[in-house]
Amino acid sequence: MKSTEPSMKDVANLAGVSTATVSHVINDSCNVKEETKKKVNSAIEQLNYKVNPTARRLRTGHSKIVGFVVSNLAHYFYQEIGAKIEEVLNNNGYELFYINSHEDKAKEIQQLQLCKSEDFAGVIVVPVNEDWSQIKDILGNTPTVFIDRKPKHIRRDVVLITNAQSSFNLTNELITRGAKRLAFISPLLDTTMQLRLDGFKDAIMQHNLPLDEDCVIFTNHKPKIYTELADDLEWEKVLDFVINEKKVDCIVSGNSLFAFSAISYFKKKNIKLQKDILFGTFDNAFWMHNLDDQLLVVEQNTRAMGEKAASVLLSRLKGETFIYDEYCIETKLINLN
Amino acid sequence: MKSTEPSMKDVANLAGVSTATVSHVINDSCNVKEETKKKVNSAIEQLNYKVNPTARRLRTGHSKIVGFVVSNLAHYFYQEIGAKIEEVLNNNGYELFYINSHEDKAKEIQQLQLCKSEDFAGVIVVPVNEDWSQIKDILGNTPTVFIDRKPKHIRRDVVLITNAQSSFNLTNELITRGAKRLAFISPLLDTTMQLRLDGFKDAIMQHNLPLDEDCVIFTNHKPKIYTELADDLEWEKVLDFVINEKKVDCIVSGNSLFAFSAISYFKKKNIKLQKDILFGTFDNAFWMHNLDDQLLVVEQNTRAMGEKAASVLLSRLKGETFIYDEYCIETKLINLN
DNA sequence: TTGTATGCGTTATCAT
DNA sequence: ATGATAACGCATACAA
Repeated sequence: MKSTEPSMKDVANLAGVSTATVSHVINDSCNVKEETKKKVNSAIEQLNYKVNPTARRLRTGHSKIVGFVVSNLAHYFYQEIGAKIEEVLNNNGYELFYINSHEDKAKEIQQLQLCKSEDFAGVIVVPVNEDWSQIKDILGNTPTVFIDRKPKHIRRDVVLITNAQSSFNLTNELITRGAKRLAFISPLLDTTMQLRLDGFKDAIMQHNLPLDEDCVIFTNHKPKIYTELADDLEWEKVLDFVINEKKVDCIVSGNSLFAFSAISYFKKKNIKLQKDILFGTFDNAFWMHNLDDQLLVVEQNTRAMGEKAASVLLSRLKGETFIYDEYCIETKLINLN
Repeated sequence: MKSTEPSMKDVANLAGVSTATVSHVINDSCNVKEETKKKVNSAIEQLNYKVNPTARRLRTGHSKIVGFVVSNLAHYFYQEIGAKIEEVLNNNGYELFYINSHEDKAKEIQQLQLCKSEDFAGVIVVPVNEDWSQIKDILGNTPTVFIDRKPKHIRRDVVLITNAQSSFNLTNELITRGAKRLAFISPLLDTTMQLRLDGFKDAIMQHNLPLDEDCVIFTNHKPKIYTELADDLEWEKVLDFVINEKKVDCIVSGNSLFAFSAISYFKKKNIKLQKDILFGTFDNAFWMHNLDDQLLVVEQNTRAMGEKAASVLLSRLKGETFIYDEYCIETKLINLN
């Protein structure tokens, strides 16, 4: 058991050619005679030679690795997106490493620096930082695609859903079902959530319903693991407030994390969804399917999102040039249970 | 905007020393005069110099990166473990990359080769392959810790839960509650599941209850995303069989993936858990907390598991030598809802 | 068509 | 205490 891997030199020696020729065979960067090609390939096989990606990277300055830097990897939604991204990238010779920024701005910056210094071919980012004026230089010209959130002060490809429109549709449906006094609640307010809020407000306005700004609530809840979201005291206070004091008859939830807390609250208080209170939320999360409650949800097409992000990145990796654009994926309004 | 990063040579030039000295300052591998150290450090600051990990890796043969190769990254359970691993490793100067093997044996092998060729400092693996006789050479002497599953034909550190004991306790409790005819059901049968099955059988034997081998069922279900697990036809057949034909009064579920399908089934058939049928399962999954059903679950201490895996790996990374051992983390039997 | 030679940015050996 | 230099494994410009 030798501890060191065979190098190109070993292959060259065995095949009786120079390392340059071996390199040319591997990358077919030159016309190599069929016969020598055979010799080299058989030597490669015989030694079980693998190119050393570190050396190659040092020389060329780039790798075949893409980083998927995610604000919260535990969010199942991103797993679905990631699986699709990985599939597309794998089919094109790239590997995907998942990196969890844990909704931590400083950590995200550090991880992006790592992606850069590791010469990743490109990155797909669910950004935590909103303002990228200070950050954009970190990645230099590393191809970058944002997904799910659009940061400010940087122009890159972005894959989103039709946030405002979807939120409008959701709210509109709830109003059609009789909602008169609506609340919009979500954890942190980012650009995506702002768009959802816009759609929410538009729908209310167009139905000439009152908009109570006190019922638009964002906490700056640090992301917790789901198991801590149930019985969350902060959310309880918020929900007590809008339901008992503000007497809302409908709650629109900005994402499935809040939805989880809210459903936990409703269960504890024995409030029946859609009967005692109207409720709609973003995300068609898997765990909603086993609930007894009826749910109205905005289903995001995670496969389409992942597919789009990966294919745009691939185009960039190939060196194609085209305007940085915003790709919006359609959603579907769905009744569960 | 220069496109190339400053190198050690730039720092050396600015500080008026040689690259060797700069290297010595950075790694304090030599006694460097305090004064020159100052000069070098200020040059580093001035140029915003960062060492190139690729070059360092090529030279030294190892990096500060650990790979967490997971059989199914979408499984929330592994996210909790991973978060703890990451915390411990970060505190010791290592970065964690998550890699999803998607329960695909060939893919896992390829990814392990990648970890090796990328000179990862070490890896923590939830293994998909059971037989490592052919695989163990891939990682060479890269420190490796297995978690959650113990592969065969390789001796390494392994972090598990007390599988057999926990399963015994779970089954025992269900029998105490009146179970007479029990089924054990799970997706794929791996070494971990075998231990859980052992505990299940032990409990049944010791209570002198009949053990019907037809009611021990493993399918070779490929892992699906959760959203596909509800309304899963294969599971429906299995459950119809044990309930209607075998007339079992109790089902023990090997993990939360099957539990999800089973609960979906019970809901559809309007079967009330613990009333119409006794039900216990491994995993205290977050989504169980919002169900109306009462659940008896084996809670795995994910933080302890992650903590142990990371700290053992760190010891290996430091070069400590000690026997490859099996670390078993205690579980807790819990009533939900 | 193939080989020679150089450099990518480090670290490490050996002088000085 | 510091510097010159070789080597890590590969890709490439250029020569042959």
